[in-house]
Amino acid sequence: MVAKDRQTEEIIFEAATEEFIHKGMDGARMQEIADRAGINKALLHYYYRSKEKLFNAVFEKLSGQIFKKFAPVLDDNLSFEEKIRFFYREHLEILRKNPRLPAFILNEMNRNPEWMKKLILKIDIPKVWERLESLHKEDFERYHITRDNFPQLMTSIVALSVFPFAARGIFSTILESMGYDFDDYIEKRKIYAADFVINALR
Amino acid sequence: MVAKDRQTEEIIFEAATEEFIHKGMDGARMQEIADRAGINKALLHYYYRSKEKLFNAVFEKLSGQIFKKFAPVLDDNLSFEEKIRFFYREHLEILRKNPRLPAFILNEMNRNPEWMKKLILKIDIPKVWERLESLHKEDFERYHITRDNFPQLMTSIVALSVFPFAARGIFSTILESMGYDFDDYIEKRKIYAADFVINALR
DNA sequence: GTCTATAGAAGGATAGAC
DNA sequence: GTCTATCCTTCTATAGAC
Repeated sequence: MVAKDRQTEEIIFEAATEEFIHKGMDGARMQEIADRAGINKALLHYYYRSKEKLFNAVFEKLSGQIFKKFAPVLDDNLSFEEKIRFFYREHLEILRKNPRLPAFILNEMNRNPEWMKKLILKIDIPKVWERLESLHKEDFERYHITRDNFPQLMTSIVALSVFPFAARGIFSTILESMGYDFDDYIEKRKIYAADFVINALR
Repeated sequence: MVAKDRQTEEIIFEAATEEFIHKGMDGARMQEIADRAGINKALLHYYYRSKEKLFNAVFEKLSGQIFKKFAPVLDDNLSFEEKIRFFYREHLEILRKNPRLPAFILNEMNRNPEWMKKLILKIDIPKVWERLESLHKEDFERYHITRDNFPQLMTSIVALSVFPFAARGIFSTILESMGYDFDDYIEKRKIYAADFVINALR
């Protein structure tokens, strides 16, 4: 029965992920999760004691997913330009496959700021700056990237890939009204955003 | 008593705005709105028949606020560069005064896509493109702005100002861990973002 | 482990007095 | 117009049979 247990737990987890990502913690309903999973409410509580705990499990998994993908940027021995191109290619692709992730994360972080603070502070941000600065000393000098304007640059880079998904409801409507398609737009954006940033820097 | 009525209705509206902007439609509580307004729940229903209607009133007002400010960009006889600088100066200032607005709007649009679609489609987007294209023919040629990459550019411009607020919970934590302040960051961003875009274009 | 049935709490809405 | 009291629905959570 161990195999069965595992399976049910996973089915519940996936159903919960769907529901939470669509409706958020406040809008999600245990009944709906049970329906999606093809079981009944009581079983949800058997595996995860409460809605809160179930939500936490889902959130932990999803938020991990989004941050994990930033790591290669610190390691690979690519030039700074190549890293920017690499970032948009990979990151936009992940988001294309999980288009609701950004809106979900931003939502829930808004709902529970304290809780998120802990998550962010696991990363030693000043260390990240030092590491990048030493890795790309010449590039940073050439592009006038300093400790002071580093946050401006980083938030700009992230904004260009994440925001279209956070505002997908608006943007895809606008794109369609001009006769374009959101997925095409994202595909082209892998190049456009990289060029945009690199041009902006020089 | 007319003056009193008006006053109460406004007090309720403001209390509701606070509550909805913090918790969203799903998370907001009528009791909490009543408490904030210093009245009781029954009175909420007297003025606004339901939570739904009260929310709609608030949302209509707030969403209007955000879109209204895009208008001058079409009219003023500034150069394209000047418009970009103007946009970031004005728009970031509005957002600085209403930092929760972006997250709120994005949230609720995610919750009710249909409803938002109607709002967006009031704007004749292809007309906006035509208008800007004819206003800035030489600039658009010089900067290689075409109908096809126009959405890429526009979404990028908006992303750079709106996203820091949408992700404020994350960004302000990161900034603080480096010893910087969110409001300073926004103040500098009025210039940084404008330079960023203008450099990116040429 | 999984189900049915139901407890128990919360929250939106309304009746009716003043 | 404003309040108190209460209804009614919805939702989370648990008890208990199988």
